Amino acid sequence: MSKVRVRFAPSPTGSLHVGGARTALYNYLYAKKNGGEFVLRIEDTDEARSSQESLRGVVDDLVWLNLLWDEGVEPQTLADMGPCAPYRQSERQKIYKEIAEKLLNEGKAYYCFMTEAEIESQREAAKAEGRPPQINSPHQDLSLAKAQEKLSAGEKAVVRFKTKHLKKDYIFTDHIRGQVTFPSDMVGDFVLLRSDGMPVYNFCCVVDDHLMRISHVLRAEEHLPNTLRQLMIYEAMGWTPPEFAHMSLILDEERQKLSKRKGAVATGHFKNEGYLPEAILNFIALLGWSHPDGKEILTLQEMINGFSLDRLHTSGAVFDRVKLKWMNAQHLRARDNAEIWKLLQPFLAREKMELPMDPVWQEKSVAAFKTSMEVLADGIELYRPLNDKSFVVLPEAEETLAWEPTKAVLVAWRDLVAATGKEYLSEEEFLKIQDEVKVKANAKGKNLFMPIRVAVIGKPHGTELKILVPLIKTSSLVDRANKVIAKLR
RNA sequence: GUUCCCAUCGUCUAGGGGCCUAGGACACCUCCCUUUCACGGAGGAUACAGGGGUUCAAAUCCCCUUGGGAACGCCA
Repeated sequence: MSKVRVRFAPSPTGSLHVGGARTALYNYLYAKKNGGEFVLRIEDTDEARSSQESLRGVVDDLVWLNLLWDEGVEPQTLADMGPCAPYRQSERQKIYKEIAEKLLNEGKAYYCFMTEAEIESQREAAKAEGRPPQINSPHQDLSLAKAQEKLSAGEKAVVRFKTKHLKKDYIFTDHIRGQVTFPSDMVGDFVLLRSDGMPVYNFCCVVDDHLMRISHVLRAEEHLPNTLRQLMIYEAMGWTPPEFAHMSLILDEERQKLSKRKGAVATGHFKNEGYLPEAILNFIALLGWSHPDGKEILTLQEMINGFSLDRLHTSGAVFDRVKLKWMNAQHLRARDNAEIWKLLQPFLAREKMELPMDPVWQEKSVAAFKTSMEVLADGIELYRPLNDKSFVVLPEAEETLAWEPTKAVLVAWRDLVAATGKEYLSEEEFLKIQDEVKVKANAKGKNLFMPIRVAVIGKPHGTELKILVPLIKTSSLVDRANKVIAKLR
């Protein structure tokens, strides 16, 4: 058994989306589990849609996810890295051309001069008759010499693979689906090289998988029908095909293939919302795979240890954003407070909050808020009350302010806080003051707590006061109380 | 239309002939904790698409039906 070599082969035509991320993850897990190598190949043969910016984005997303590859493009410079370079298909044209010529010379492929209009009318005719929309090229038996004449006369042609003579079933064993059978007439003569000489996916995929010695092709189910074409090319070239495993699709709420058109599915979107890479990885791993021990919250290493192809599911999985959020909360709690504080910064910066620089205060605040945060962006609303500039009395506080004992509570609260002369109150000091307010203002229960909360955060519901108060300077607490008292006419 | 793939709670899944009156997780409901909101804890409701076989025994194997999905590009 040769060495395990797998690849993730994105086309840089947009940002990495969660489906691609999962394909990358499974390939990565399989490689790591089996001591193999993980190759990143760039499928950028569609010049119109591919861009350097997209490549940059895809690479950055993979790095962010911590799915690092052994060969491909170097993450920083995007320069080639590894023995099978180049890894960008756009730079491998010579290779594809040579192989196409070999097939041409052996009569296994031919130049096809059909125009777009001719192709279109054949397709429509086929559709009208209920046949699969395959094309039947009038040039399939044109001699190579004749074709070359036309070419040198300036005519444009694609290179098509000849399928008519391959009358048999193609059978292969898929590691996830078992034996899969395709009749050869399922496909028509397909294009290998475009008229501008650029290769087409099914062709360069085979050439590169072979040349890069890929042992296992793990890809999404949408490629299952492509396997037939690819098998035909392997056969024509006399190459041994790799092992295949086609994994189920990720579906949207309508049970359709998850697509950019419906909601945000880009990895970068989740990053911006404050999802942790390990949570994304954990969540997508469980979309079509399960850990042998049934464990759900997993580290990357645990996923590697428990990974095997036979635990991959055959049917599609709906992407449940609610569960993803829950999972993110779980991973968030597993992080250090200091770490979370750091991660929170870009989010708090969006709101230009001015919060204390003291690391002790910072970690204390994270400890206080950790369990009420599902995504980092939740930190914005959590920290807002701690930021003096954004203290406002919200409309939802109206009812509390109208209560009869409220004024006495607020005044007692303000005076007792001011009297301490401390910079910050400890939890114990706060509780003591609270008891004193209770006596002084003769208020208890929500008549006591809600007015104080309004005087602290501007609304009657929120985080526990004993957690919040020690995070706010007493001078600020007094200011805030005064603002609320002023509203009482 | 044609071909291929798929089918367990609303969702992700466990299960691979007897351990299944089907287990876990998210969500939902109830209660407890909490003088708020959350967190946490304890319970609850909810699924083997339908029909035929095979078998002493079927969620599990086979067939059909139905339903869903994907692919049929000079996209990948």
